[in-house]
Formats: sequence, C-alpha cells, structure tokens
Amino acid sequence: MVRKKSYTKGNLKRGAWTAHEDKLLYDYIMSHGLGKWRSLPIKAGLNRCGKSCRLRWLNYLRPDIKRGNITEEEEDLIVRLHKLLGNRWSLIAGRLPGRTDNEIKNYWNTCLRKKLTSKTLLSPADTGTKSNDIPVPIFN
DNA sequence: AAACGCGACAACCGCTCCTTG
DNA sequence: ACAAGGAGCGGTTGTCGCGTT
Repeated sequence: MVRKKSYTKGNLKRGAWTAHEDKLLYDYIMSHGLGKWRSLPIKAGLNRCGKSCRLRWLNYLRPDIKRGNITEEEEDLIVRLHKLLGNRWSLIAGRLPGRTDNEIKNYWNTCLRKKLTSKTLLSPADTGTKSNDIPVPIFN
C-alpha cells in the first residue's frame, strides 16, 4: 500500500514545545475534547503536525499523568510485563495507570536495561523462563 | 573554571494497523 | 474486496543538566 507521508517538514514547527503552545493545545482539548489529530493543530492555532500534538498531549499534558518517581513496585511490574509482552510499550503502559508508553520505554532503555544486564552478569542462571507464573495485576 | 562524559527525557521518524468510503 | 487516509506504536536521535576529571 502506498502511503502519503503524514509528516511534512514544510512550514511546520518542530522541536521543543513552548509554554504558549502547551497552553493552546491544552485549552483546545479541554474545551473541544479529543478529536481528529490531523485537523486539531489547525483549529487550535498551532503550527505543528497532528502527530506532534498527539505525542505532546499523551506524554506530557494529559491531566491524569504521573511523572517521574517510578516506584519499586512499578519498576518490578514493568520488568515482569516486559518478560511477558516484550517491547509492547503501549500494552505495558496500559497496565500502569498514569504512565505513558514513551516514559516506560525511556525508563527501560536508560535505567532498567542496565540494571537487568548487570544482574544477569551477576547471576546468569536467574534469567527468564519463570515469567508466565507471575500474576500481573490488571488495572482499569 | 573549563572540558568532557553520561544519564535522563522529550521529540522525531518510519512503519504498521485500523477505519472508512 | 480494495485503496486511501488517519491514528498509533516502537526505535532512535537530539538536547540538556549534572557529576567528574
């Protein structure tokens, strides 16, 4: 299937979001709700592509979002879910209320992977295979 | 005090999946 | 049934701040 590129660099702004842009996006979604991401930036007066708006909303602006301070409990859950699901970050995020796939993915790639590999090096016999026995809590 | 290295995180990009006409 | 467009996902990159030398 041939697809038109949805992301055109054109005149659209890229890079870090400003407080003003955040406010425009937040206010628009608060008063109109989530709708078509493609047309949203135009209606909200943002010079961004819909993709960028979606990412910003999901990973940063959403009111129910928890940021930082991943607890040991959450960390343990992430590890178990990762054993179970692999790199299905959105599925893992779905089991952790208030956490985003991007945050979990970042956390995994920076902290956890390192922790786990060092653990693995220390105790190679203790890896994998038992994951399916571990009950995973389901939120929602 | 400056240079450098590294970790953390936000955002981009390309691809696939899903929905609709 | 098929094609096209929109939405979502996962990998990767860029940047910033902090600690170390």
